[in-house]
Amino acid sequence: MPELPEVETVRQSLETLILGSRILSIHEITPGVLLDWSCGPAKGLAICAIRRRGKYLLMELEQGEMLVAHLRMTGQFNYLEQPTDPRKHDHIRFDLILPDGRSAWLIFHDTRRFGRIWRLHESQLDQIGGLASLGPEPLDPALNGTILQARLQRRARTSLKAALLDQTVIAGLGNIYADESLFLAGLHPNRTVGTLNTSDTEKLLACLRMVLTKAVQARGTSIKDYVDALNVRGTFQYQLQVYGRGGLPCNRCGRTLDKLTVAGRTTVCCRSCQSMGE
DNA sequence: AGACACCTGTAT
DNA sequence: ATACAGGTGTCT
Repeated sequence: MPELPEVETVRQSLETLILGSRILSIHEITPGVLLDWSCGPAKGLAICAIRRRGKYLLMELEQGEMLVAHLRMTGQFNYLEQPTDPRKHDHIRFDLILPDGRSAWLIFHDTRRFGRIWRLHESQLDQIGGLASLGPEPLDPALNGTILQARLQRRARTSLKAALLDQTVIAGLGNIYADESLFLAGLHPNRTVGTLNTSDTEKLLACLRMVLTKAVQARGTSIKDYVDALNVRGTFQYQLQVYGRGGLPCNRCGRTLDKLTVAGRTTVCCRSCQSMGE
């Protein structure tokens, strides 16, 4: 489910709701979802910062303690001010004391149970392999076409789609935003990375940033499950150009959009608007 | 690079 | 009954 814009939206909603709160207790409803690697306390510690890196959410607590979450396909955080009976697929409950003294619950809910939460000390962050090996943030101003070109060319023989989905090349893209960005850039998902020159890569980076920025502004794409911490859906699904539109007419040229499998994922593109190069 | 595994729900 | 879904870790 969640890619960079959805995780960023969850981050923003959590920041508004629980920044500065103290963790009273953590309840493990379903075993195995919370990986507790820390030797230190969590009880009583305040949440000092809520950050995002790629599709990971990082909550910094006092004393260098942390909570890191990956929502994978169907994970959600639900913020509740009133105690409620546990629902199906509620896996972890964080009991919080808000800065004003009121209490609240933060529940990690995940239908498919692919999501994970780690409790660890900041010194252990490099033990989360997927986090340690992330490529650059697409919206980081320090990233430029030259850097992205170099990173992409480590995968010169693969498809553009596979390279964009590879979190070690660039962080945060998933199936929706890879397809949307390639459409905007006019590049075919099956095109070989090695055929891109620096100016192609600069255009691709600009398109990635355009799509991601608009999606963050729309508070993400809600196809089915995705909601923020207050159960609010995003609206970027109304701006999608290709994702989920296989067999429908291209919004740019009118030709029927192709539905392919690329890098093991359903991929939608326009053979007229997206160039294979040569 | 590709296949499969991990899960459950929904659509066909 | 089968296929598929916004992700990624591990094994060929």
